[in-house]
Amino acid sequence: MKLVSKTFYLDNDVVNIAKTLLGKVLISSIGAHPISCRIVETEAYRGPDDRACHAYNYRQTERTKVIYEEGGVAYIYISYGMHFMLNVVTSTKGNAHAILIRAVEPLEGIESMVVNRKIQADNYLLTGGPGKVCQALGITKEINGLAFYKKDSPLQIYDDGHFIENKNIITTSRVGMSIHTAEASNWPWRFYIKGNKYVSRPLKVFYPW
DNA sequence: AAGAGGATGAACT
DNA sequence: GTTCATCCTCTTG
Repeated sequence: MKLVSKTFYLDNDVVNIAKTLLGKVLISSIGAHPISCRIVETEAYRGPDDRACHAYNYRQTERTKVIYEEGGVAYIYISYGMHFMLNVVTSTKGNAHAILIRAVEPLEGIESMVVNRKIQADNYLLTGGPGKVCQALGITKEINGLAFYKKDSPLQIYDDGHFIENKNIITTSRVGMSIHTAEASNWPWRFYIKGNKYVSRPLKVFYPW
């Protein structure tokens, strides 16, 4: 099990990194007890040409500025006023790319996740959904901007050698697109592990190979 | 200063 | 399938 290095995040192909993140291990030491889980669902967002990205057309606000940072840091924002969303920032400084972690599969610290979520379940109800992931791992805006690749970080990403073959990756359009996202609504930038019971929700599959 | 809308989740029918 | 809780962030004036 090795900590994923900073260079992994600096690549300019955010869509490919979103696929590569599937199977990686996310470890949280935010709470009293450590929690580890496997990433099973991701979505790519790419400024400036992706209308669904918060950094579309180089948009600069207080919220979006961390997306422009050098890859390997966390971008946390609040959705619907109550749910935290965890993103992995990628590419070099100035390129606003990010990957939303939509679902994870619990590995260790399951009891802590059950307590954090206030629900007993061993399926998507526990960690299948971006808001659920943050609640289960104790992620809040305090994590915003912190690096995943540092030895002392409260949120880290590891590679334990578990490789997801291309044939086991399902590709779909992204979840929650609105009318304003126009043609980007249909971009096939959501990825999940085929058959995994922690995946958030079914959606029309574009490339079922 | 105010209003609209949102990369959701839970509880419904 | 539907509704709605709940409030942050952004835009507009």
